Amino acid sequence: MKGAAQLPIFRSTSCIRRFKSLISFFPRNSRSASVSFQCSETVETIESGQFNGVIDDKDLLRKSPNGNLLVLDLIDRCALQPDAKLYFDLFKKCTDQRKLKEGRITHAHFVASSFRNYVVLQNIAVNMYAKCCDMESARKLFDEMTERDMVSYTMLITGYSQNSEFDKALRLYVEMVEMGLKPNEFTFGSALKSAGGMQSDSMGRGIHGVCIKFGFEDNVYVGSALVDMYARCSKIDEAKVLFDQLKVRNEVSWNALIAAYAREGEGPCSLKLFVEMKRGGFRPTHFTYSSIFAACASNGAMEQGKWAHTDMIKIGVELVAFVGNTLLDMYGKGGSIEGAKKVFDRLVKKDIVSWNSMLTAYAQHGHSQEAIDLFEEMRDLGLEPNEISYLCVINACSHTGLVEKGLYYFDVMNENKLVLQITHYVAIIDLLGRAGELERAERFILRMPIEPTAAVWKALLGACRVHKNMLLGGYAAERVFELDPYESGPHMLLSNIYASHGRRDEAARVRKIMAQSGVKKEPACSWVEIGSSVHLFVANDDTHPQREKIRVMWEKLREEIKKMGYEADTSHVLWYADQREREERLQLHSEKLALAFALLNTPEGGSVSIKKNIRVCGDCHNAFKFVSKLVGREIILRDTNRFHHFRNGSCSCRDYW
DNA sequence: CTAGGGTTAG
Repeated sequence: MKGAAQLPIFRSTSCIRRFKSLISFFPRNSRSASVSFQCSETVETIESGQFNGVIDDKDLLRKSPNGNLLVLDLIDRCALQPDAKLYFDLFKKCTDQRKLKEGRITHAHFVASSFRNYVVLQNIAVNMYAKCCDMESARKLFDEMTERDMVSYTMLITGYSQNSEFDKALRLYVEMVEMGLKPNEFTFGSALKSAGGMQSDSMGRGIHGVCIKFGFEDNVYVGSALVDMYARCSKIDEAKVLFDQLKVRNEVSWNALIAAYAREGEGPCSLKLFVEMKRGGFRPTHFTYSSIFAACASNGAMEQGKWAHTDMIKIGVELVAFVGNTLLDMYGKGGSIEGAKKVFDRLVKKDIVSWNSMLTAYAQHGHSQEAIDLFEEMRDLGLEPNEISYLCVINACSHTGLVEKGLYYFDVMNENKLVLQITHYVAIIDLLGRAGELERAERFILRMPIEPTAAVWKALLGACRVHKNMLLGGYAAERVFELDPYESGPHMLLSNIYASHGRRDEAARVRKIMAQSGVKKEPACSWVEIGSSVHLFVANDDTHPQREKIRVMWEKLREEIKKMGYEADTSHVLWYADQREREERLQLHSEKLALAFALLNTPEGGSVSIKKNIRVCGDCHNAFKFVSKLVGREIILRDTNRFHHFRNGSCSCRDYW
């Protein structure tokens, strides 16, 4: 490197050091002086444009004014011979930084070089395209290779699996095995991921067999991938057996199983494994906590969720978006909008999902204005709201009857070249329908540019029920039956509408059709979390150990709220001709039982939290308002649609839901 | 040169 010091462009010793990567591209036996002379001239020319005189590793992808890569430009203009390491470094850098354009430039240069037939470099190029999500180029390059080794196949298989093209990945895997190439742990990892992605357990089992045959069954990577594969193929018990038999486990193996239980709604299993994982000396990661929070959110297990949150802080896992978003969602779904906001504000870095999750939380809690403000803040910050953001803000408007505002956002979205999906139309029907603008909603459906689905008519039907419109409701219900005959919801809604008009004969007829067609109604239930256990109630429940106390409690409450003006609204009970019996049935709705239970088993004065798997009935909603005033406690009720915060005789939804 | 696990909406 003696000649390097003579280079005019090397202005300081630190520059010399940083230029080493470039210098190393010079042919070993070239005379430094002449090379450097030519080179400096070129560089100075470039320098007058943009170049500040430094190329080091982090500047490797620096562009020259003509749009090419500076390093390659220098080499061309100086007629230098680059070595293989340059292409290696460039491809790798493009891969790491997902720079497709720069990768293409490098590839073009590489093809013209004397290394163009080096399999290793070709493999790296395939990988570069795959990581940059350009599978077509990766494939093309792969097909053009005169010689392909096991790594070439693995790179492409991995590329397909990471780009969710599982069928192509598997086909290539089969081809590779049939050709007699021996897969390694990398190949098996990606092939298994693909089998899991396609939920093809037959394929997965086949790969599993080949893993054993080639002796990879004890590899941690392969083992974790196997656990994940079986879990995704709905063979979670087999996944567990396999996990238990693993010779070597790491965090990923644990995470795969914890996540699987969380997906299946087996929250308690996730938590149990989480505890075992820690006891076994494994450090939980973002992935682990993310799964745990998701499990707690869907189970309504807030106490455990909070405990896990504390634990995460103790362990020192940073609140990055991926885990933070799930945590935010958990607080939102668990009824704590304050908790959700706190997480949102503390996120180290927010991504689009963070914003959308916060919007969702506001919408679910009926905080429309906050949702709108947040959405506007997002736009002010120059963040591009996506389809889901719009859906969230429209839903938020819908929850408090901000009809025009919601329609405004629908139009804005249309103008912003975002694709209006069917869910957006449903949201608008919901918006109009809840506000009682049924005809407008119907007209909106008829003018839709895409074919209305069952969900669209269902939204209208729901609105017809709330606003007791039998004629339009009947029409909407017919459309739903046509499009989605196996769902119980519309039948129930329709019979409810008939019943609320006193047409019990019609209501009974719908019930009969339902029974004949084998449509099953999911039983309504409510649940309450006390400490770490969840207590579930269904209507007319007489199985709970405290059933007598609960019944007595509710009778007491009922007497008191009657004095305050509560009157049973029996239009929600359908099948009992006798008025008195109808009233009694109503008193045994699952949410009322859950409320009585919750009041009995939680500290005086504190708030109680109840969750329900369908929307709250009108009578219960009314009764809850009275009870909140009577006992002087806040009652938080989550139904499938939103949160109701009952406080001092009124509800946060302002009776709009 | 290559690998496995996680989030929002409906």
